[in-house]
Amino acid sequence: MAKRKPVSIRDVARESNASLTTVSLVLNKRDGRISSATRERVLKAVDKLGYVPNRLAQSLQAQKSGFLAILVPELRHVFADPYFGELISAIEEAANEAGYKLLLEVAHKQDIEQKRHVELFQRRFVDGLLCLGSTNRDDFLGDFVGSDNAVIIVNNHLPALSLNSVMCDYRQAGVLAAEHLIDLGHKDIAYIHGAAEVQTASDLRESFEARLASSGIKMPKNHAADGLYTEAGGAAAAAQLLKTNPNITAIMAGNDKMAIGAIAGLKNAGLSVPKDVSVVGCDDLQPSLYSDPPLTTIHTPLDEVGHRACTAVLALFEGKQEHVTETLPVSLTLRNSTCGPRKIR
Amino acid sequence: MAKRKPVSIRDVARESNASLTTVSLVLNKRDGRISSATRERVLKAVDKLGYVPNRLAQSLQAQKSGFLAILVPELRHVFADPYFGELISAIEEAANEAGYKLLLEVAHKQDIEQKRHVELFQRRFVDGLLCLGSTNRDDFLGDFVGSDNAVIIVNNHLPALSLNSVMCDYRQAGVLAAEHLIDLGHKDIAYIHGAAEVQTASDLRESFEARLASSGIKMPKNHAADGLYTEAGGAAAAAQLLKTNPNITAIMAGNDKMAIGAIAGLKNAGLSVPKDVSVVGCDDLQPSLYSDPPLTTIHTPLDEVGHRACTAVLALFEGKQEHVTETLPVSLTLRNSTCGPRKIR
DNA sequence: ACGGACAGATAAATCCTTTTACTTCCTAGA
DNA sequence: TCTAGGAAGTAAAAGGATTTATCTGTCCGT
Repeated sequence: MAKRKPVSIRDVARESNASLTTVSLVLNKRDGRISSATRERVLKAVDKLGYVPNRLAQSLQAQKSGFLAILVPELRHVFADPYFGELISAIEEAANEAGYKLLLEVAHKQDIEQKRHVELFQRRFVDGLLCLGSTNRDDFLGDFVGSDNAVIIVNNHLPALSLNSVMCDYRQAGVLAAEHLIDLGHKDIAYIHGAAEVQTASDLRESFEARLASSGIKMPKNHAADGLYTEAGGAAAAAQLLKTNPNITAIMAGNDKMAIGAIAGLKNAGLSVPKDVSVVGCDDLQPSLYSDPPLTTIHTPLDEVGHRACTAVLALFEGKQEHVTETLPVSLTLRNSTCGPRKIR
Repeated sequence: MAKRKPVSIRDVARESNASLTTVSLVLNKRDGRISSATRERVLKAVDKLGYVPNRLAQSLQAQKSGFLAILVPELRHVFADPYFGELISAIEEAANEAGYKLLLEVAHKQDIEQKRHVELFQRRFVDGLLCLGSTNRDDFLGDFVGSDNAVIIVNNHLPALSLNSVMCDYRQAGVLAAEHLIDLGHKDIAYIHGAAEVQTASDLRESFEARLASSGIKMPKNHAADGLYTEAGGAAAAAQLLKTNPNITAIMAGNDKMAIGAIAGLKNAGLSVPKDVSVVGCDDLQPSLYSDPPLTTIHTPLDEVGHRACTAVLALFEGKQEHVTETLPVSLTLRNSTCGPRKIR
């Protein structure tokens, strides 16, 4: 149990009667000019002592840490949310392939006030930063505009700031959802939205309403309710919408969580989904498969978003790219929470 | 956009006409012997140049990185699993409070074969390691036994290895679940288990069966099926159990995921939950609240497990503690997936 | 016998910070 | 006048690795 002190390159040099330089060259395979006899000696010593280079020292010297940070908003149990989880999983895969490690960073209010996020770079903590769940109110992101830090907004974009981003096409998502409901024959449609300060949430809603409008379907103000991005919020919103507008035959929700909540709310009110009211979600996360009924939803390729975002942030860091804005297409996943409208009266 | 090179303590020293030592002392508040005039000069320079100490250099010198690693198994979308997510959220909170950062580490086969997990310590990457989702087959964990590395098994324990651990009392969980079903009057009970190589899964099952047995209820071999720790597996297992034993009136599942899958499987077979068959889960994660019906389950205090595990691993690192084995009590969360047995025949 | 070329190896600088062990310079006491 | 001791500050080492520039020595050609 004794804290035995770690082996350094110095020890290897001593053990093998070579210089630090020689050992380093051998270990980094830049040993074109090292005789194979010396190489052997060095390697034997490395093996005998169980030497492994100190990563901190390497990073210090190389001026790069090999870390990428993932910044997530400060929400209760944020990592338990499959939306973030799926993105993180995808990012991890890509990072691992590229030999990078992932650092978790939660945007605690304090940290942001003290500009800790900028320090991440200044202090050489990380080589790049991936921002998940950003909102238009996160003005600390402005600190990165025009800086040479490798920062990317994942699955969102901030119109006010010119920042790099990789995201799904939420405008297309709105159109697809709207067309699906139109095709089924719905005319009385309600909307449960997430936070307005999330740009993609606005994109989704706007394009959804626009597409309905272009087919002559209007959505009055009271056909929309805030679902707070949670199941409970979705349930409450559904209940409220139902009370105000008993005639609605379909509900579109800004994400799967709210859609699942809405289904619970509707059932609670004695209605059947989809017979009485159809429900469409957005994201196509795992839970939508096991909701009852399984959720018809817009599939957003989060896996690919995560992968590309990670690749992009590395490209930025390495200076291979100056600016990134990618938008990936989405699709409709048909399950059982939608059908034609019930006959009213 | 130009890569302006970072400010170092040297620049501050030059700017303020002081020595490196002086600057360092001022910044670390060890400035008992520095005149306030000098202090002011230094601070002004720090401010003017926007100096922030390089974390890598600090870590190198302090011989501690300030990082803790979270090791998770290599499963598809592992971070999207609320079980891991909830633990990670809890650990993050505790780590943040203690001023530590979290590093994500996936136990890729390759890495394990190459003993990369040990390197995490040798290379001074991390000060401590928290292992989630470990199994009895993870014999690489043996490399940590008797080492002075701060390692902790989170919400599990490995009887073959004497490693530190913090976990829930899964034996108690089994007893509580069994007693609940016994109290309701069930006699024909089936079990959907997770992987046998997860020790807590075995604990749960053994204690569940033992408690049933002590009330004279036997569970024949064919009353148990493997749910693969997934919803799909749970659904398949339920279907199979039903086919072999049409008389079962209750199913206990090793975790919520499989329970939710089982409910889907039962509904699929035309049965109603809980009227025809009661279902009990284990974990009490978010989805169990929004399943239909909401799931009766064993509440495991994962939040507290995460917190304590993090605190413990820090105590180990700082040498304040030599060994840790904590077991936290669980409780029954009553929802609507259980009721008395239906009348058979 | 001598200059050039090349192989093999290394000293020293660098990355940045903290800390130990001095060095100065004063002042107060004897 | 001299000295002990405190105040203010600093040089240098340590922490561990990489890389540049340099140095030896050998061999070849002339």
